[in-house]
Amino acid sequence: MPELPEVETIRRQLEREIVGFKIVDVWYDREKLLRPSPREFIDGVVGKTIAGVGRRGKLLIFKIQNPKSKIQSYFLVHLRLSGRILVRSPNTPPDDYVHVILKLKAKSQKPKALELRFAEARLFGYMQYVGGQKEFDEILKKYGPEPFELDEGQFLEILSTTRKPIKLLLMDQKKIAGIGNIYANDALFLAKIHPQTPANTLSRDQASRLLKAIETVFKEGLKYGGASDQWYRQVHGEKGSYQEHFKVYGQAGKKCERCGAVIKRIELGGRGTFYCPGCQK
DNA sequence: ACCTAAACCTGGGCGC
DNA sequence: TGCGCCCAGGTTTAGG
Repeated sequence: MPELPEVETIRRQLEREIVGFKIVDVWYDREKLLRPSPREFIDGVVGKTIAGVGRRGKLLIFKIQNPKSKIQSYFLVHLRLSGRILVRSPNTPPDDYVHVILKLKAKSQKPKALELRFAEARLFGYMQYVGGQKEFDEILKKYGPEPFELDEGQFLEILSTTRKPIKLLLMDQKKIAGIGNIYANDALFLAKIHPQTPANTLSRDQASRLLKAIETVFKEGLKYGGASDQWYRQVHGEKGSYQEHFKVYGQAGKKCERCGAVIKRIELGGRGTFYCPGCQK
C-alpha cells in the first residue's frame, strides 16, 4: 500500500477528525499487531489524549499526551501492504479485517464517541507504543529524508552512494523515505530512466528530472487521494483514484502513452517492475 | 560490506 | 463451484 501519498492522505484526515480525542479503551483479537506487546500497548495509550498526527515516510505518528502531566509519548502505525485505518462511529457496522479498535471519546462537554479501527488483511502491519523520546528518535533515525526535503545536489549525493539499480535505491527507506513500488515505477517512467540503471551513473540532468518526477507523481497521488489498487482505503472507507492514472505500474502489455511501445514487466529485487522499453533507456 | 532469496500472512483473480 | 496457481503496494532477516 500505502506509500507517502496514501499515508499523507490518511494523516490529513486523521488530523481533522481525532485530534483532542481521548483513548478510553482498546479491543484486539490479534496479538502480533500490537507492539511491543498488547499489554504494553494498552497500558501506554489508554487514558491519553491524541495531540497530533504526524508522518515520516510511510510511518504514521500519533502524538499522545497524558492529560495531567502533559508528558508526550507516541504510538506509531505502519500499514505495510494491506493495513487500513478507519474512523467510525461506534454504531457503524463492522468493517472487514478489523483486528484492533481504539475507542475514543471527545473531551468536550457533550461526549462524542469514535472508533479508530485498524484493519489488516495480511497481518503485516502493526501499531507500536513508544513511551520515550529517546526510543522515538532512534526509530526515526531509520528513515532518510523525504523527496520534498531534498535539493538536486543532495539527491545526487544520495545517488552516488551505490551502484545498485536506481529503482531499488528509490525504495530504500534509509536513503529516501516514502517511495514504494507504485510511485518508483511511475516516477522513473516520467523521468525516462530505465529502472535498472545503476544509481551512481545517473547524470546531473537525469537526477534533476527524477527528483522532479518523484515530486510530480507524489502530488498527483495526493490529488487523487492515493492509489486503491487493492487494499488501500481512506479513513471513511473511500477508495483513492490514482490507480486510474497509473503510467506504467501494473500496465504490462499495454501501450506506452508517450511512444506507443509495449510496457514490460521484469523483476527487480523480487518486485514487479514496469517500464517502457521505448522511452526509458 | 553487499546482494539475493525467503519469510512474514491472507486474499483476490485467473484458468481449468 | 472448486482447486491450484500466481500475484500483491513493505520490511526484515538469514545466508552466501
